[in-house]
Amino acid sequence: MNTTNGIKTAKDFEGYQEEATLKELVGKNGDIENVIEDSENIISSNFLDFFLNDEAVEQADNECTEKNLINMLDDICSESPPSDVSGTISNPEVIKIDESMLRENVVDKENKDPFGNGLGARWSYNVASFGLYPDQPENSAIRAIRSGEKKRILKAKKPYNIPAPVLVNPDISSQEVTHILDTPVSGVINTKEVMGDIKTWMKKAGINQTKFAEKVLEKTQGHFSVISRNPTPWEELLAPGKSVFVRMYNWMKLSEEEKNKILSAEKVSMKKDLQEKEKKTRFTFPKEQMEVLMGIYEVNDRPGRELIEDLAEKFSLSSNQIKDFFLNRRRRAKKYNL
DNA sequence: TCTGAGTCAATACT
DNA sequence: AGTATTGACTCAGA
Repeated sequence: MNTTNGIKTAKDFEGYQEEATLKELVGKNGDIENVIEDSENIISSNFLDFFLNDEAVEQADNECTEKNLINMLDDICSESPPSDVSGTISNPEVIKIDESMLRENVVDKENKDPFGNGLGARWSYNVASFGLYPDQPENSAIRAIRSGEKKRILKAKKPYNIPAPVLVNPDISSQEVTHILDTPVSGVINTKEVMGDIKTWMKKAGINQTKFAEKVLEKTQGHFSVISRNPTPWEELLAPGKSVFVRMYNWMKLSEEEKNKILSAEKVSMKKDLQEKEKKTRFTFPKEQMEVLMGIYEVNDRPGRELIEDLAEKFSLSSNQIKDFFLNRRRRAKKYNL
């Protein structure tokens, strides 16, 4: 699993990670394909049950109202752990599965791994241990939810260069470079094709993402990585998004010599080494919070103010953090068709 | 004031 | 070391 936020990548579906464990469980005569299929059914049906108790579902008849979700949140946050548990937590290397769960396609949702995350793969944000595992160690992130503990955001100082590139190569001025790369393109750019060309060229030229993104696009490596994975169609891009592809399109028109000039041009930071900026640490939702957020997202990807406030309070986070979660989630789910 | 798109930039993952 | 992920910030538009 290479993500914690439910965005699944190809590897999540390959089944490679849990295969060994499953094979051990079912034995060499077991049909691993069926086991995996069964387990996925278990997971998808029971996951939501946890978030919508039967009564609520009957009453609301699939209508997942904010009220229901808020009540559910209250239940979850006040629930004490049951005593009989066979599940285990997050480390995919040590997944344990109750074999009967797999064979009978039934889970005792009272006290068995209700998300089926014992299998690890279906929900990439791993095991749901919220209020379920009495053996949870004292320092479990569960406590962050129950006791309203807030994850501390530590700050540190670190030299920081503001990316304000200035080309100093005498042969080619920054204006010229900008002019060449930002020359508007008439018509439509095939973004996928351009990205494919760029990646091919990068490989051949031995240029990595960081260098290309910073020197040519004046963007960050991370951003390049994102847009390269699944290029947005030209018509759907806004002006800033288009300009990045214009640069790549124009880049491919340059001769290797011109490219090299630009790539080898030194960059100077405008504000020099005076820069010392606070380095933030990136907050990460504890997995239990992620479970709840994703559970809610599954039934309501657009929570209203009340739910958001409620979540923020229970998680001891700001409502902006909750809002951002759903915002980013919706956007990325749409982007990657999840 | 709320959203989505574009990004940044820390940091998780390979 | 290079790439992917993702919380949060910025800007426009409604």
